Amino acid sequence: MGTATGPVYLRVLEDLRARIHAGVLEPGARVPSRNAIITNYGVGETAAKHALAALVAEGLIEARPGSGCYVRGAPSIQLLEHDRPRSPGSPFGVEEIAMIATGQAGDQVQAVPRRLGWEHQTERAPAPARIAGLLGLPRAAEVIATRYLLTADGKPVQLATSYEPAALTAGSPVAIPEQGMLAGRGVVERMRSIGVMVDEMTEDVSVRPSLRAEAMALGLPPAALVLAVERAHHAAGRAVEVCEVVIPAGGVRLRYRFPVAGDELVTPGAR
Amino acid sequence: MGTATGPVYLRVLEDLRARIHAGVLEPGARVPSRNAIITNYGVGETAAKHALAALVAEGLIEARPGSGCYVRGAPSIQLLEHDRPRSPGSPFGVEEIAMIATGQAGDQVQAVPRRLGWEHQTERAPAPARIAGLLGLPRAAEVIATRYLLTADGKPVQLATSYEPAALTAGSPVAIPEQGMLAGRGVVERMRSIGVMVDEMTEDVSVRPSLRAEAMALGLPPAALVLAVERAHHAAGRAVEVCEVVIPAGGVRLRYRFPVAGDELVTPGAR
DNA sequence: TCGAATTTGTGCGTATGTATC
DNA sequence: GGATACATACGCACAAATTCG
Repeated sequence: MGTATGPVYLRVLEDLRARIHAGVLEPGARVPSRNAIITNYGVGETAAKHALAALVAEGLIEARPGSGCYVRGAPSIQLLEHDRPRSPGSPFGVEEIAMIATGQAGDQVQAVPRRLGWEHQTERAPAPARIAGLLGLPRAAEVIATRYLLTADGKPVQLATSYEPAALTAGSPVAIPEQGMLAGRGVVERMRSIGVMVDEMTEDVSVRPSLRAEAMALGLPPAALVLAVERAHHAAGRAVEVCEVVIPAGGVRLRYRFPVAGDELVTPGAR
Repeated sequence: MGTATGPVYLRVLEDLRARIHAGVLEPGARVPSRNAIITNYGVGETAAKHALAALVAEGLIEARPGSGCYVRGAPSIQLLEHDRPRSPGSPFGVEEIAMIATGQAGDQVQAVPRRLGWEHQTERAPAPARIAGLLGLPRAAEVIATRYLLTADGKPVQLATSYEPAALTAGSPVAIPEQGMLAGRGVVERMRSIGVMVDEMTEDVSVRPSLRAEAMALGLPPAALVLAVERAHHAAGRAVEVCEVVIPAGGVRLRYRFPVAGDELVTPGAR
């Protein structure tokens, strides 16, 4: 009856968290097992389980069945450099995930090289209802859908699907995003080459559990949390491309960078 | 035993989720209780508990002890308009959270008026270690810390703490962020008034469970997930302000908006 | 007004499957 | 093969809050 300290599992959780942040448990170190927690803290199995599950959920530790739980320190915190507007062809651009955070609790962020790669695959298909709505298309209008799987050091780190109205690019040299002269050059440049001037990009960031297929592709446990980023390119008020990006939420940092004009305060449409 | 269909709780979870998304269970409707799930789905208590906990974690339902679980529909999805760079005094700006998403699965986003408000409170104190590191200050250097609590329709929706080096603004008319001529005018403008030219702003978005104090202030269950946004204003490569923003992750969408220049591709340091 | 039923939150123990070492 | 550890599952118990007769 831990009345004074509240829920029992919170006591365990916060102690372990503190020890990780303080560096007592270094990255890669093994976290006390369930049984160890039970005996050391004098709690039941439920509390031990709950505490470990919470640490896994927040990406601080990684559970390896049959082995144990290990602190996911430095290498786990990915820093997706989100520099705009030079977005290459792949949804988030490979250069943009070239930086990995290092150091404890975000004290100092250092760049760490990683071997990056991506696969992609384009198909023409009827737009899902939600996508059609976002693109302002009639139901079941056709879109060019391109799926991306980005990897860092061979491990999948990001899933993305880009949608463009098929009618928009049909017959042009840039009908297929990752083919031709402008392959990998980004939506803005490709659209401009066919006379579509992108003037705004928006991104909506939200958190949700992964769908089964997503968890599978990303090598995550069934309902692991992901950051869902919905990116849209607009031209003259109309969305001309929509991209859904899915990133494991555990220990990831999405970085946005904004230049600030020195002499004027607001420059939204400085074109 | 449930080998063919995978984990048992997933079957319950996905069925309930589907019924909510399909609108069978409308916002405000009561979700089957633990016992109801046990009998209806023919599962054990653990699975029922697990499924409900997962739905709570993803913000789809809200659990009221002693009463039941209820669908958190449209009003739960907040859309924090994150327009830059015209950030007013309050960390995220009141105008910037003036839009609330409505409609089911994000199909169409509509503005809904809400009564907004905020409290703030400034103090001078030694910088926490992490903040000192981010600001490039020696350990325990003094900072001006301003805490904000933003509310929408009376309910807390956002927690933020802004830190500025005390030495930077000491003696100036803008030493206290929310006082004087430039109160509520934003970091960029205030800094400029004392000759500090902010040229870059960065935001790091990550997900983590709420700390106890945060959960308390935001009226959340103990370890509910939050979006942690770490905003920093830079001048000549040095951070001059750091702000930690905490937002309940359940059903929230952070919106970032980027203007795209029409004629040149990259303008990172256009100063 | 009171008390009983319901429901969630938290806790306990135990069993089985499976992956690792 | 055996020991260990996690994932999932079962069941039961109790406190606190809510609901309702």
